[in-house]
Order: sequence, then structure tokens, then C-alpha cells
Amino acid sequence: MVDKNQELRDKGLRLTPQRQLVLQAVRELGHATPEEVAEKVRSTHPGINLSTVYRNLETLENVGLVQHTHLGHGGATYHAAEELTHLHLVCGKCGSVGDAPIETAASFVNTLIDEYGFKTDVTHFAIYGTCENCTAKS
Amino acid sequence: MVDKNQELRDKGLRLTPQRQLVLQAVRELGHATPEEVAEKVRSTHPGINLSTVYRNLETLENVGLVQHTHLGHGGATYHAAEELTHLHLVCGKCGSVGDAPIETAASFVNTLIDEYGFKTDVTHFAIYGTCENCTAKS
DNA sequence: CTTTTTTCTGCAAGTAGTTTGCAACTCGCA
DNA sequence: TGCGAGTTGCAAACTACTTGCAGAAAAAAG
Repeated sequence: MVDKNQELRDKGLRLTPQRQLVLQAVRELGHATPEEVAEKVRSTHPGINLSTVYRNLETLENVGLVQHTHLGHGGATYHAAEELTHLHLVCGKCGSVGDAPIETAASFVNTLIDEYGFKTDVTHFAIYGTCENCTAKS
Repeated sequence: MVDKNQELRDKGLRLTPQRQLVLQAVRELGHATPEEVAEKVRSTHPGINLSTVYRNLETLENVGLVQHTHLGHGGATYHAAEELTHLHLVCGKCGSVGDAPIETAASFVNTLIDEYGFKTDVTHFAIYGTCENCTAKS
């Protein structure tokens, strides 16, 4: 396992317990809103402040350890950078978030580059629709 | 031109000046946030309340005359339903919103249906990336 | 190991965007 | 014209997020 202490300090960040906990929470949760990260962190370290979570998410994003996506309802969702290997399929009915490999979009991405010069950031890109479950139900 | 009075009343809605103005503003603006719609409406009808704009956008969306999209920064953006014939290419650097025809995504959409049973709502789907301009600058 | 520097944290207040409760109003129908 | 449900304006409430500041605590220096 990577030495987390080094990992953060290499980026020029101080190693505080709060920071470590936030990063760890994001990694464990997969997708999570700031609120969910705070909740997770508080389960082991109750005193942590919500604004500390926000600030750390921002800081960690600046150094590239996490990234956020907008999944629709407004709130941002955070991911560990190394987990960003999939698209997000957000169901507008049940709110579930499914995954699909990046390659699914490869030709689409290429078309956008070729025809519009638009470089899609496929990891920051939520796809809305209706999932299989909800399609079946209605 | 369609008779707007009929158009709204057919949907079971009352025809109020505010409602007409909101719908008209959305149609004229193309993409617009609730705030922008309110501003537009106020240019001809200053007394209108912001919450009336929100409520009418919601109502008009329920009957299918307008739709909203999340373009990333958090705020929703509204479109007239008949204008929803393009994808939105949102540039994360300059914030500009470009358009591309729906067909660009056709094969991608089909892949998602075939492999994941996920029915993408291509009109409700913002694509993040970097536009040609910003790519050139950096 | 102590001091110094600098970053980070907690707290409280602040802001932006959106929603809600409610009384007054008005549209559509009889 | 008058009634009743749908609609509006207003103020307050709410949610999600940000900011200022003083004290706490890492890291660097001595």
C-alpha cells in the first residue's frame, strides 16, 4: 500500500488527521456528496467541521487526488481520482447511479473532437436517463 | 403561429399574464436560468415575483412545454421543449455552452440501451469538457 | 527539543439559489 | 355577475456552500 503520508506531502500539503480522513472517506465511498463524506468522517472523528470537509475536498481536488462531478440534482459528488474509470449513468426516476466503462463513449468523444474541437472530459460527465429497472416498472 | 391561449389551456393550465410571459421568455432566450427568465420578464412586466417564475417553470415543465438541464455549476437551465434538438457542450474553463446535433450521440445512446438497458435522455444531458477556444489558449 | 513560520481548523456569520405557507387575487365556468 | 379552484406576491424558511478570523498544530529552523 502506498504511504499516505508521503502521498499528501508530495503535493505540498500538510498531513492533518482531518485531511487524511476526508481522503480516506472519499476512497471508501466511491461516489459521495460533501455531506456524505462529512458523515462518514464523523463516524470515527465526530468533531470535524463541515467547512473543513469542503475545504479539504477543494484542496484535494486542486492537487488531483479527488474530482467532482455534477450528477444533476445540484449537489456535487466527489470521487477518488483513481476511481474515475467509468461513466455515470444517472437515473432520473430512482436517482440511482450506474457505471459504464469509458470506452463506451470513445467514438462519441472522438466525433466531438473532430467535428467541434471540443475535448470532452469523460470523467466529469454525468449521463441522464432511465435505468433498466425503472424502464421495466413503467 | 400557434394560438398560445389554446396551447396553455389545452394542458389544463390557466392563462395568466405571468405564465405567458415566462413561457415567452424561455422561448426567446434559448438557454436560461430562472434568474435570467425573471430578468427578461421584468423588462416588460416589472412586478413579477421570482417565486412565480420558479413555480411557472415547474408547472410548464410538468406539462412538457419546457425542460431543464443541469449545466454544471449548480443552477438549472431551462429550454423551450421544441428547442431541445441539440446536445450541450459545456466548457469547464470559459463556461460557454455550445451545441451539437443529437445525431452525434446516436450510436453512443444505442450502445447504452443495448448493453446496459439504460435509456439516455439526450436532451437532458450536458457534456463537460474544454471548448476549441480554451484548448487553443492553454 | 524549543521556537518560529505557515498552514489548517473550528466557529459563526454570510451568501446564493430555491422552496414554502398563507392571504389576497383572478381566471374560467355557470 | 358570482363562485371556486388555481395562481400570485410576499416574507420567511431552507439547503448547499463560502468566508473571516482567531486559535491550534504541522513542518521547518535553530
